[in-house]
Amino acid sequence: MPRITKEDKARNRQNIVDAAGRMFRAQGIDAVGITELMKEAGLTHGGFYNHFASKGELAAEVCSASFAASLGHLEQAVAERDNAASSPLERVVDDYLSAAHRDAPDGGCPSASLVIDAGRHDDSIQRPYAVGVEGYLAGFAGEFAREHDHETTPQQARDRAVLLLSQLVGAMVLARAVRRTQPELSDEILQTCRTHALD
Amino acid sequence: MPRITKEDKARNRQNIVDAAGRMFRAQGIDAVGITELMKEAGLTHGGFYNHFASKGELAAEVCSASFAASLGHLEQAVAERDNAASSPLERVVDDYLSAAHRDAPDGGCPSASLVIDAGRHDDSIQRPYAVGVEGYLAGFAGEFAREHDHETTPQQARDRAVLLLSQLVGAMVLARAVRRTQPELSDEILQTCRTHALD
DNA sequence: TGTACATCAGTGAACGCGCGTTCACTGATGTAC
DNA sequence: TGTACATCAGTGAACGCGCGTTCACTGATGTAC
Repeated sequence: MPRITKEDKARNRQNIVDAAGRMFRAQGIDAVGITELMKEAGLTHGGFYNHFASKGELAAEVCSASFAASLGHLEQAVAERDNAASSPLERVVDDYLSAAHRDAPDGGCPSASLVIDAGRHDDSIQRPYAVGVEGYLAGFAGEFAREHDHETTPQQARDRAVLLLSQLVGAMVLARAVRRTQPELSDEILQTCRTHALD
Repeated sequence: MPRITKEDKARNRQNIVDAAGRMFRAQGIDAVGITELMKEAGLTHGGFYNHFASKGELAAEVCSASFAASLGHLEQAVAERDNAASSPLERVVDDYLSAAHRDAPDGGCPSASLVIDAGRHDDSIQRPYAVGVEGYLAGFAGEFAREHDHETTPQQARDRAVLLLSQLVGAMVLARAVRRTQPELSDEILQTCRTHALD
């Protein structure tokens, strides 16, 4: 059957990145094998190395791509500022700390789903992770500065961004960690933090 | 050389649990092999199953034991209440969000170091994890109730406990995740949250 | 208390398995003329 | 535009490796008399 057109190759590569984006976030990088990953992308395992030099190289790209997609959602909320009753940050918090986000880590925020992987793997993964975190902080700080206008110094906006991201990530990983055996506790964590995250 | 005395067997078992407590928290459960674990405990791998039916059974016990030790630290801070200038919760926050705790996960809070493992493994691990989290929340809530005395309802104390634990865990996992490639960001996260966690 | 024997913790080779990665092969695509 | 050939993406068997777990063996401990 092969050889394939350039367009097909590019599409296959994108399918691998997309599948890995979902699977790495849902199961963790180490828990996903090349064989099942390629199967999910509609291919067989041997072809993996036509696209990536190693699994780690893919993981680094996936980390960047996942953050880019997530930050896109944030920017979208900001862009829709004037159309909605609640502020962008309020909507971001509500979406972030929703049961839907908890139960679908495969499409969710990589700050939460890859946070342990970033700490334990190569710098080649930790670096794009840290860049993504900075992106979130910059986005949040910008919103804090805008919402509170002249009352808030840049330093205060930055501090609030750090506090908010820590709160969101902590609540999400905890809610996921107890979801199956203590669903009420999991819900409580989300709800309490949703209510008070912007206090 | 074997057979060994009962006391030696008990000591060996404890050595395995202790070694696993350190290694699982530092590297994650899946990243630690039975062979290196037993080596760290001063034994060879074959004897593992004289003590535990499976790796998962050990992991569940280790999770409980790590929480018990960590909660002991919390209770100790509470017991020393009257001897110190700062309140127990202030001291807990300062210790929790210290660079020392970030850099030594092997002896630190399992809420943070096992949070992803709990979400991804068996219920046999998730259950003791959730119990441990409840223990932390109860301890924090008790302190909030005590510090603010009659001004705080039990529900408010509980909410504050949930917010505080989420904040602590989120800040710690994020600080660890970016520690190597962005040490200033890692320090900033700890310091900002240390300053404002009890606001 | 002393002796004879059963127990069983530790050892290390071996099991099957899945991992990341490599490789010979296929055949349609891309390209040079 | 048409033809001849080189390229190379996909396939699936195979590589070495480390994993969790099992097992036959050893010999000091624990126990029954």
